[in-house]
Amino acid sequence: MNIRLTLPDGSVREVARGTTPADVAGQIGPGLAKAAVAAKVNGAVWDLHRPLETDADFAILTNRDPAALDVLRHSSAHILATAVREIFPGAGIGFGPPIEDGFYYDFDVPRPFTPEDLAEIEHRMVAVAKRDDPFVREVVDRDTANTRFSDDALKLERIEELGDDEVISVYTNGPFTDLCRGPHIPSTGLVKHFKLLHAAAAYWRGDENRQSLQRIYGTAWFTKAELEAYLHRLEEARKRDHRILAKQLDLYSIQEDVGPGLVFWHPKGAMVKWLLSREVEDDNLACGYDLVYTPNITREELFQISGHLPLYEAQQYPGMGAGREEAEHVRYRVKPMNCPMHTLIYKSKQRSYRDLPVRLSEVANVYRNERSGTLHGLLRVRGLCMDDAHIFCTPEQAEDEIFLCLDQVDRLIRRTFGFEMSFELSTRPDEKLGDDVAWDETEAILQRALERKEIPFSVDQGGGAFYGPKIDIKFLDAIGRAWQGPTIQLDSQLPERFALEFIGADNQPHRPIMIHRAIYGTLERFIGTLIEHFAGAFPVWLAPEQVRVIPISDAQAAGAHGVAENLRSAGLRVHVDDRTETLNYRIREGEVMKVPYMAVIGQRELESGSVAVRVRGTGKKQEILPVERFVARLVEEVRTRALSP
RNA sequence: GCCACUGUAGCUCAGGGGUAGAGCAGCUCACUCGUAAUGAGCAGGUCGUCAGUUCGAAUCUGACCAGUGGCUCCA
Repeated sequence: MNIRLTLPDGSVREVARGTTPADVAGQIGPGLAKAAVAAKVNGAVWDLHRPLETDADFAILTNRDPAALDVLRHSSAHILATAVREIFPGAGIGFGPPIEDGFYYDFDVPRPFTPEDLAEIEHRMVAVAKRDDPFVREVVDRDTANTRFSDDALKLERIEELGDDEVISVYTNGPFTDLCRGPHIPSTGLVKHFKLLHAAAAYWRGDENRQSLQRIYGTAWFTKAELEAYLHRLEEARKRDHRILAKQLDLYSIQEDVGPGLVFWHPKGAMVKWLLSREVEDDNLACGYDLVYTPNITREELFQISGHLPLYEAQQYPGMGAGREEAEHVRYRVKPMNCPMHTLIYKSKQRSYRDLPVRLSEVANVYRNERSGTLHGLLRVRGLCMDDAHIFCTPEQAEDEIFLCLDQVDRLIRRTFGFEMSFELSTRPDEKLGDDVAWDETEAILQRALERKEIPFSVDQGGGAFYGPKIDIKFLDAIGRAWQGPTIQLDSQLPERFALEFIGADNQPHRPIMIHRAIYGTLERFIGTLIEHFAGAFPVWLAPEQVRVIPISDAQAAGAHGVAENLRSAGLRVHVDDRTETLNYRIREGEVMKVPYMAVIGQRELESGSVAVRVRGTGKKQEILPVERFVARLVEEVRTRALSP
């Protein structure tokens, strides 16, 4: 009996039932057969040696196909497990999936893996791969599966969970058999270019109440060039680490005496933070926002009303005693967010529909008691500064307001920094306030705004905040990493909980809707990402020190200070390095500190009223410019927020 | 919060049961220099904190604190 396969080019090929994708590839051509890694059958990835049973849409996957890379990595994980089992007999095996850029496998072993273990395991993996054992798929019944994995509690638990209608498949390569859905590469020999990266603990099933397993991470690629490019990318990322760069550039510190996750902004980092704050505040004012300032602590009742405390108490700092004159039971909390505060400003007087939208913005510090293990440089902190704003408007106005928020994002993130962005609509979570009707409406508003702005977006089902759906925006940095950026959230719950009202044209009270929105998110995280994005070399407008003026010798020192004064009065941030160090020494330090411009002044420049301009990172290609032209050029670069140098 | 690893001078790091070392940075002196480190000298540390073992602890043990990599979490 024959079956009909529809190939990607639309042609139909008739083959005998039970033919394998490998056979089909061979029929099509020897080149394809050689390059084949897996097949796609009716949209699902299949093993090359799994017999075809029915008519299907059919495609051969080669090493150029991203889906094939997942198969390779999945098989690499099995090879890893094979090697671990050979070196550590009896090691329990958890899960071993492909992940972005690589794979991991979780093991239940008596002691954690050492770096030496990893080297040995990697070595053994090479041997396992070289044996070129085929990956053999078998479908088994539940009893057989239980017998096969009788000595492996983790696998038995997994088998237990499989539904009765699910196919139980196992894959064997040489001595190693694993319960696995597949698919896999035809044989282990295809895994040639891989590297184990590190070992870390991970909970079984990701549940912190369950046992801890030892996870080994690795990466695998089809070609040596791809592997090397990836390792190079890791190295690049390491060199851009904001924690290291920030120390070098003296931007911030975190002091053990004060506590983890609490940032001390040194003068240079503080300058960057101030410039960004000013940037967003200027934009806010231009967009019709008002600035407000609100208290850092509040009676905790406020967060009872808002609904945050019952849900997020663990992440708030504990309550503080009341003031001496007040009753014992009154407790205060440091604020973890600003929304209830802004809500109270809205509520401080009666609002007319003519007043709406009311847009309140505040660059404000808030404190969240993040779990200690999650803290990471500037990217995850406990004391954070948000460029926060809340818009109170009618439900009819909400779509336009969201639209304007998206405009701000476009201006302040994409246009100013050149970041590419991706948008995600997050919908109602399980733990939520409010009924489904309200959620239907608010989700629809966000969706319409995105569609009207013609922004492509993905949907994160259940990813919304407990009080409303949101648009999360990620941006890509210079080396292609995605970062969590702006967030725009719609909220009909807080207006409800605080009983917010406006008087409508009908002279009746109505409930406004509320938009929470942050463009940079937190200044800490945003600056952390900017440091990594620019590798510490900020654009001129954002550089804490924009120009370093360097007289060649003492004879030009006074002249250098004169030039610096000139630059300074044009609003530029200037420093004169007239130390009695060699010119080379001072130039080097300017480069290391990533100052965008150095203006070197020798006798020739002094006499001609010019400077020798050295642009950061461009080495010896200096340019001699009259001082006025140099000033004009910098002022223009600052004004236009030029990205280079 | 959990698991593992790490903590020595301002920074990067070596050392290691008999009371501490390098390079850079800092200070002093000399050099006054044409685009990425001039030379010499000086100074600098309760070896994360607190206990324990020991004649003796920076070194061994434990607890705690902090950092790192993950897990988990992220209004």
